[in-house]
Amino acid sequence: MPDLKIQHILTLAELFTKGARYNFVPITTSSLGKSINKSQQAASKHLVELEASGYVERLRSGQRVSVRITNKGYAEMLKISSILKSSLESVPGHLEFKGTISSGMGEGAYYMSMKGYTKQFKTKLGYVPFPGTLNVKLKDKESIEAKRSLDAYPAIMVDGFSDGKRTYGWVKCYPAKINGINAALILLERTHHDDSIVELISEENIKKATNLSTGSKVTIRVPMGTKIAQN
Amino acid sequence: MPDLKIQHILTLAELFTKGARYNFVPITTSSLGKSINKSQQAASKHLVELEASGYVERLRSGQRVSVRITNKGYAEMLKISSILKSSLESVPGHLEFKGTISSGMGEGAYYMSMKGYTKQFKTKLGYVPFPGTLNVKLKDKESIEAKRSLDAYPAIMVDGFSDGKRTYGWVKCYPAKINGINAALILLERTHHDDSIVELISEENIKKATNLSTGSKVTIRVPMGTKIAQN
DNA sequence: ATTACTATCTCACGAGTAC
DNA sequence: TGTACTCGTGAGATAGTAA
Repeated sequence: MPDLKIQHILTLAELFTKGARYNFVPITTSSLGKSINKSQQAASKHLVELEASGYVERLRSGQRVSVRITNKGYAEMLKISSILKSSLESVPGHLEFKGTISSGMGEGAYYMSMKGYTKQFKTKLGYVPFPGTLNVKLKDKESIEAKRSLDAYPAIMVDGFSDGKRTYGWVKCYPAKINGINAALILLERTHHDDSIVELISEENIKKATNLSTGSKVTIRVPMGTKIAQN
Repeated sequence: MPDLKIQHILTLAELFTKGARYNFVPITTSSLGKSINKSQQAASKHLVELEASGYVERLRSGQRVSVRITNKGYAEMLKISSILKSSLESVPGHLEFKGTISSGMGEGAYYMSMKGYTKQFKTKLGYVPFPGTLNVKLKDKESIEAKRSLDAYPAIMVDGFSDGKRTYGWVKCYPAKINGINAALILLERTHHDDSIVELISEENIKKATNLSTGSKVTIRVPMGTKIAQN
């Protein structure tokens, strides 16, 4: 049995909205054509083909034609509709980064331990992070691209501050899991890293907790809201 | 801006299920082709065209290609999906019959008043019908066809019985509204009517309640469940 | 193994038109 | 007014193939 042709989908949908599920509804091919942005001839052909394949039934009274959708037609539309729907819902809901643990948990430690930051971490993240950041070197283009698009998504904003001598930039925090451990991926206003490095903070010492060391492969997942942003 | 071509819908859907909403996912055109029941070349062309129209982005690392769906692509898919979904939900949910009141409320009265029936009407419909049936002559093919398909839908079954002398056939009742008045359309096992006549019973005297007389136009609606039956 | 070009073919669509 | 035929055009698919 030939499947429902894809170009017939909108025609069938239009018939549904016209109420043709149970009742035969009178319809002209020219109005149908307009509804689907095709010609009268195309609409006519669609109906002929849909009938031939058993997706609709037609009834003629002289010039008047009424159309009803069969159960087969209903089932087929339901199938297509749920394929689309479930594909849209199958969104994994997270951005994924793959990389390896790089160099030191050192440089960031000093800044991240400053009171101006830790106070905010406590209230906004719910914890004061372990002193030190974990640097992960992203190894593929996909992950680097993912980091770029991260910017556009809503984050927990830790504001910058001044200690009188100098100012410290803001920190965007994205709750994340790294190899299953809760953490936060952070984007810094002032960073000395290039796009291929991401930094993470966590309540615990991630290296110890996961038994990982420099060079180990890690996967970071940042759950996404249903928000639309980016490009 | 050119709308999403319908032949690209399934390709996009496939990309969604592969998780390409947020992340760039690696994919080969031949596997994609298989998934959409098209050739490798067709899949390749789809990706090229989808990218050109801004529905996806691609990332190449040598031969490896990764694909991500843009917000524009997501929005477009959402649009299509909801068009289909809402068209399926716009089912009016009733079979409609148009016709005129015909001849007598007489013939049926005797049978419908028999205890073997009235007892069942009371328990199954919740009332004992006014003695007499209302006959409606269906005037268009659509309504006659609707009557035929009614058979396939679930009904309230009033069983036949015997009074010792003879047997009386079953009666299928379909709760209905006739010009807004609650009634039941009935199909009789043994009827002397042709397909163009439907009979109705009601707790009240329909003619009086609606101020209708022989020849008046009426509209009967029989609400449908979400059941699939018929052809 | 890939992607994606060119050529070819098929078929969806619209124009014209019969009824 | 209608529907739906034939026919020409071009979009979309596949085959073959280069890189």
